[in-house]
Amino acid sequence: MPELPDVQYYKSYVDATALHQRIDRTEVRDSDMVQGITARGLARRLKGRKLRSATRHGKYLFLEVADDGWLALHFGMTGRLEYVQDTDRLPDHTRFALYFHNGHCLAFDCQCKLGSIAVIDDPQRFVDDHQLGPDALSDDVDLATFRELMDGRRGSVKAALMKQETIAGIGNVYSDEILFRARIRPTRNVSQLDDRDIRDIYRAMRQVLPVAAERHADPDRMPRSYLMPQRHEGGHCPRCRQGLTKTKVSGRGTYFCKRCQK
DNA sequence: ACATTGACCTGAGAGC
DNA sequence: TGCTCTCAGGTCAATG
Repeated sequence: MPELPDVQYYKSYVDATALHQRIDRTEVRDSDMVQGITARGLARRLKGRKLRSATRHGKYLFLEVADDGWLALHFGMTGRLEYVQDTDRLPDHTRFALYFHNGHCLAFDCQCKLGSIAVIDDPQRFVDDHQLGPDALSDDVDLATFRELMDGRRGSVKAALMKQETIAGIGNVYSDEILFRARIRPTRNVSQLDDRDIRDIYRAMRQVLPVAAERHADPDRMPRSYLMPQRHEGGHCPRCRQGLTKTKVSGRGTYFCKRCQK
């Protein structure tokens, strides 16, 4: 579930909490979520240091370790961060934790273990190595660039939006939200879209993602005009009130309004 | 070369 | 009550 807006919120959360706190110790509770380094190696690298900054690309959060590389966090489906004061009460599925000198703790909780933590040298190189497309909110992605990214693709528009190599940050939930706002059916083939459709999708994307991030990516906080609060069995279109249709696109549960999305 | 499908993971909820 | 089944979805490997 953590897509761009969720991870953007985690970035602002880390900015406001764990940044600039000295790390006393680390705890790896689940070693298979830590990639490319042992628990002991990680502990040695982080002990006594501070997190200097946080950046994001797509669904990845990068934490700069003062003078010693970066942590690359991916949240999979269920990953989340929690900064807790009572270190005896970490979240139930804490896989990794940083204990700070101030007595607080940053816990990486991930029920389904689909997330990951890696130590890397440089975020830009990581992005290149993983062949991630430009971040969906990057200044580099203007309408013309977005057209180029979509150009020549086959398959559904939903699959195209979710493909991280094309454009990074959009997953199942927000592809539905963007296409709802653009009034385009997720099943539509990219090759069938005209210039105006692409423009509408671009505008919807640049509208939806920041608003969702501001609202902590919480469905209950979304504007009533958004699909997300209704994105469940029996949900209704916030525009025309008709019952939403649920189907599968690209193997993922997909919600849309038959009347509003053509 | 590109698109699609299944596996991985775990807990929640449904159905019997 | 308690068991089994299905589903959720990000990514990657395998298949089309």
